[in-house]
Amino acid sequence: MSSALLAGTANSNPLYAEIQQQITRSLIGGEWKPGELIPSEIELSRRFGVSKGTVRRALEDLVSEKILVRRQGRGTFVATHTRDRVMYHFFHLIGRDGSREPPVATLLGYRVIKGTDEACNKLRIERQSRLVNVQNSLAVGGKEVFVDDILIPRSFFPGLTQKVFRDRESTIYALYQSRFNINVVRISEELAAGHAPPEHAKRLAIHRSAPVLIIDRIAYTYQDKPIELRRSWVNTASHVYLSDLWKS
Amino acid sequence: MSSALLAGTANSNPLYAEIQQQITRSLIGGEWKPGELIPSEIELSRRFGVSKGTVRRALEDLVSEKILVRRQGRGTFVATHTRDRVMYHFFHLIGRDGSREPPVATLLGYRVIKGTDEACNKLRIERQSRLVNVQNSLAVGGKEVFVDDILIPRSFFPGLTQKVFRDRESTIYALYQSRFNINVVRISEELAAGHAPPEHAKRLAIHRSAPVLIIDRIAYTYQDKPIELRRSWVNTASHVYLSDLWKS
DNA sequence: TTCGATTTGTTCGTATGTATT
DNA sequence: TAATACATACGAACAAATCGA
Repeated sequence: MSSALLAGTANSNPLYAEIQQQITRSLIGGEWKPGELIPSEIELSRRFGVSKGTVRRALEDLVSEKILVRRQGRGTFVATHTRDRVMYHFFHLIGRDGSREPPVATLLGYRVIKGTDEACNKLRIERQSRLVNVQNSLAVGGKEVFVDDILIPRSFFPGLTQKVFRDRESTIYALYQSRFNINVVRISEELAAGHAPPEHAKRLAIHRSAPVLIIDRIAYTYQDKPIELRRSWVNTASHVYLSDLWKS
Repeated sequence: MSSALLAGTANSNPLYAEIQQQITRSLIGGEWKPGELIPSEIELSRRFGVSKGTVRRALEDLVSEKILVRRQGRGTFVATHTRDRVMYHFFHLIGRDGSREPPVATLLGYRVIKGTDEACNKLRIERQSRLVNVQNSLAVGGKEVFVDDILIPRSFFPGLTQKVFRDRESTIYALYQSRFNINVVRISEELAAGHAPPEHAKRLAIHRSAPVLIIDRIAYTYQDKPIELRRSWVNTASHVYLSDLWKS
């Protein structure tokens, strides 16, 4: 019991919170990678020198944040960015008829730029840092519905090239996860109405003065570290943004 | 122990889920009103014939849904629609500078109408039901930022008049709660970009062709019963909609 | 101010049920 | 069938916060 208390640097908070941080640190360190099985409750309780119940309590929060997934009879897994998960937790556009369909991306542009002060601030990185800037057009049911403009710190994505980006097998966040060990676990979005830049309006097949939904996203990885900025321009003729702070 | 199993009509689900439903039923029935203290864990465990731990488990979900609030040393309370709670869980507009300020409402219109099929469907009530329709203008910092159009089933709000509505002391949801025993516990919103009706555009001091954020809300009370429809037209020049599916 | 009663929060332990392999 | 892992349920003890005597 005392070993667990001594192991943590900080203290005076509940034991389960300390255990939770240790587990998070192991996730960051890559000890358990996405899709993998983490040790069982009993093993973890031995490792940290606490009871099974305390381990469960520590895992609960990580499960509710969708960082871990538990399956009865099988074990506890590190969540992966499957299409399903992305659709439900990181993609909020649905058809006006209620339909949910994953979008198909087309790469419009890829370049490396020097970050503006505002962008570097939001990403909590040094000014003038180099950022990768990617632009995508997203289509649902064959029709282009929105355009994305993505900014990520180049230093966190070593070896990223246009080809790597274009040849990814699944979603963008799955690419971050599988190739760069960066796990997006939460997003925060600010929405406003406005106009799309003329070139985007053209792609969306709307007039340049047509109202579009502008979404500014910050994506976070473990411990609330911002890792991606993204602005989307959405043609809401056929789709709407669903904000549902709902229970499980 | 068997008494709890016999008490519930349905079964084959976890005991804590059954207890949770019973507690919810007591909340619906008004046994414990908003702001009031509910019985302690020990009393509840005696009442339902289950262990303290099972009661805790049953309360956990209700707490995470913000239906109940627990305070160490004091007890467990039924959540009320205080300004703070409304600001964080039912009001998602923030200033572009990040400021959060509660809006000031001005009543624009109040009438009773016959519900459209679409509205009655969404409210899951009989067609042609009578609805109360309220329109408000909402200002932040003295400037009108958005206009609301509210629809609620008249039958659930007996005695509601324009005067009652206008003379309310606090928020609209606090009025529902204190006067009609209707507790809004969750909302679901769909957002799109579009134009405001000309009369609303005038109030918002924007051109009729200016893009505005259109928010369609369904508000739910216990057991996911829809109780209010609301459409808002927002001038996003100074404010944005914050969608943050964040942890506590 | 102190003290005791009450209530929730944390931690431990045990037993049994259920799903998976 | 057996072993493993999570899910549920019970109980006990102590800590921490609150409140009133």
